[in-house]
Amino acid sequence: MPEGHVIHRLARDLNHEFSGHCVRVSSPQGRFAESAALLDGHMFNHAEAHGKQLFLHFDSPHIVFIHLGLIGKFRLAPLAEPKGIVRLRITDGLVAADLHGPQWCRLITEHEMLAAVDKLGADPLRNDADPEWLWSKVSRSQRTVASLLMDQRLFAGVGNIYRAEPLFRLGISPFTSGRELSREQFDELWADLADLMHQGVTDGRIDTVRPEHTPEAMGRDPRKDDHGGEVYVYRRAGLPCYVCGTEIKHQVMEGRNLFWCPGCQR
DNA sequence: CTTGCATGTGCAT
DNA sequence: TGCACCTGCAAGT
Repeated sequence: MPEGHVIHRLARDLNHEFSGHCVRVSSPQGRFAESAALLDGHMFNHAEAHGKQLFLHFDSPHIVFIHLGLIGKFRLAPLAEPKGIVRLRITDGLVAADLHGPQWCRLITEHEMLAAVDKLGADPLRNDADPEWLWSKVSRSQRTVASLLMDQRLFAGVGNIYRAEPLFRLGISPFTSGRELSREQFDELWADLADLMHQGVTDGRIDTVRPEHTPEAMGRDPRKDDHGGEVYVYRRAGLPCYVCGTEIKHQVMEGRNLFWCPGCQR
């Protein structure tokens, strides 16, 4: 269930556990066995996230390139027998990181990594992101902002929740085109993405509801649809907006369900 | 038990 | 535009 915050959190956790240590690398499932053998016993140097992509550096020219996709999981837990189908396992003897169902897991070179990163846009979770470059692209586009937000060549790491929630929080219609977006709106959007995604890395869940709209503040029940946090519009189609009471709408855009409040986002 | 859906992407049509 | 990938969870039977 990974947007960029999950990948950055993973990189942080992997570094904390393995960085500077020799590790065992294996593929219990077998599909990554030959590659794992090339790294087995090597020192784990560091992990790094760019958008939704995860790169693992060892004391080796081979870099592990992982993308979890929609259903992939990469979990750290005390060393035990693998549960289910494990494509890749990294362990220091105390903790095992097990990779399940990834979209991609393969070895690449430094050169290939640079090429992969070069295709990505600005990642709100990275210090080296360039919002000026992003503004130059967005402000010239006729595509809707909700479409632009899902484009990894522009906004790296943003997924379906992080496109819907900041637009709601800023009162921006998802159908606003890039060139219609004001510089002020773009700056607010970039800042809100960075704030929410950094919070997501810290918390391990996505919470976007402001203090004045929390269940406690408004005397309503916490939502039942548990995808990890409290949100305004994501997966709330047909339900009343917490702020204005208008029914939340949804429609498919860029192949994914877009959610918004027609009352708050004009 | 079965079915459907999900925070994603690439490829075939 | 649709589907394949492939896992986990919740809801329905």
